[in-house]
Amino acid sequence: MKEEQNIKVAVDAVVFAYKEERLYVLLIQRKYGQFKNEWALPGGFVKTNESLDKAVVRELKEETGVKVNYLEQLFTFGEVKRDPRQRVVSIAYYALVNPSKFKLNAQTDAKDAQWFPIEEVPKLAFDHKLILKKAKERLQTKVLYQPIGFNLLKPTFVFSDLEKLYQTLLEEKIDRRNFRKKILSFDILEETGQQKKIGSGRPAMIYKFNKPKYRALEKRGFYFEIKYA
Amino acid sequence: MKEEQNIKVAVDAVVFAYKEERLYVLLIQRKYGQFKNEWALPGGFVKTNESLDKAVVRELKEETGVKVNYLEQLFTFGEVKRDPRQRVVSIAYYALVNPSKFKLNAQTDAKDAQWFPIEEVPKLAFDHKLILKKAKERLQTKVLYQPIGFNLLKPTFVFSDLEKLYQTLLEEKIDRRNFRKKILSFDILEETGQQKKIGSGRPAMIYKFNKPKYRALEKRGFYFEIKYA
DNA sequence: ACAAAAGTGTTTTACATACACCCATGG
DNA sequence: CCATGGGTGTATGTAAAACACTTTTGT
Repeated sequence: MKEEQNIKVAVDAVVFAYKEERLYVLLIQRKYGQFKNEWALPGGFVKTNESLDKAVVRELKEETGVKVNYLEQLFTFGEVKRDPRQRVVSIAYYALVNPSKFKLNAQTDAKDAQWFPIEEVPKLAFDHKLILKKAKERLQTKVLYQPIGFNLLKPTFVFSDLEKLYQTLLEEKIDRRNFRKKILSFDILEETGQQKKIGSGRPAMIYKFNKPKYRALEKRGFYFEIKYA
Repeated sequence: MKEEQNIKVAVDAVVFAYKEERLYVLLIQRKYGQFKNEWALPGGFVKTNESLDKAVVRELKEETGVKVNYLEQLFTFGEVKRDPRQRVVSIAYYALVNPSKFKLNAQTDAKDAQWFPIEEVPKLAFDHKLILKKAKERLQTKVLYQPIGFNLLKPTFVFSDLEKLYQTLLEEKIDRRNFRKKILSFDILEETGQQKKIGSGRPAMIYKFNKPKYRALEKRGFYFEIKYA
């Protein structure tokens, strides 16, 4: 008299990268089945003996060859008809990678994985457009109160990189002086040497994010927070 | 050559209620099986043809007879060993109910459901303690930037009710004048008549939350936000 | 009259906002 | 010497924080 539950558990990941003032998402093209050739978020079924986090990491590696710098659970999508073939509940994650991951080395299984600028994402399978939307919203609000943006930059960077990153993420201009003042006031950046990137122009200081220091401050009740969006 | 996935999908709910300056959680006592007599969050397996939200609502009704005023997905717990019997991924929700739901009418299936003051919660089955912790944290931060606290009060209330609610939730004293000024400045409360609750003391104005007005303001880019925690 | 809770305004302080010029380098 | 991007300080406005007395009722 007991109806057996018949639901599959999957994970999907929205992986963001940033390059040259553009935000990118990682998509894969499906090879088989009903949704062949459609683009979709990387993801797949969770193994019975594998935690959700591990499943995401594994799927990302298998499907795209990418190892992420930051990973966070986003939301669980469980509408009955979200996958027309069978009932699938998907735990969605979002992830950030730094620019060193940007070129997808085709050696793995990455032939069908590609970075898409966020404004040029094609039609997506299932409810993945919705997942992507939610992930972007989360990213936009989260960078305002957690210093996760650094995961989208190289380990060392110049102030204008950080500034442009925030402008790109938030899709707004920000005041250079105020932004710098604010970030520096947190005292979570560390200086290094100098640099002369572009031919002309005054060389810029190179910084890196001092994560241990941030963690320490955080424990003492300090809050990272950027008001001007 | 394909290993079939063997994972069950469940939902669990952390239902909060508020009464007389105390925050309560709804727990059930398990009747059968290995965890008999242990207290746990209400919840259960999702049906194959039922969305996650519907599953929570159904389980709450079946197990406790309670209908919630506010429901929001919290987090999905998917560690391999969180249920020692078999692999279960649980989508946790948190919910708010107003005081009219506080007395659990035994007529339904509610004999084994009980409200516990949050500081007096007994040992809980599985990882439910962790779920509860996360839910409480979420509630504490969310009341600061969304007017969900009203779901814990009667439809009409007095200003000191709201003030005490926030003090209870945030576990801090708040300045009465500043709090009032702030809340009133949002212009989302509506007046009504008067009241003489306790024998002595000046009667207080009765307010109600003007939800449509809040929704309208929200659409125009207004943000509810309480700074002084 | 007094006890109890409701109601109210001002001053101080901190931080967000707005804004424009000089500096160091490459060509 | 000019073009390019990097670096910097100050004044104004707004909102948070701190703080105590008066009002209205019941007993």
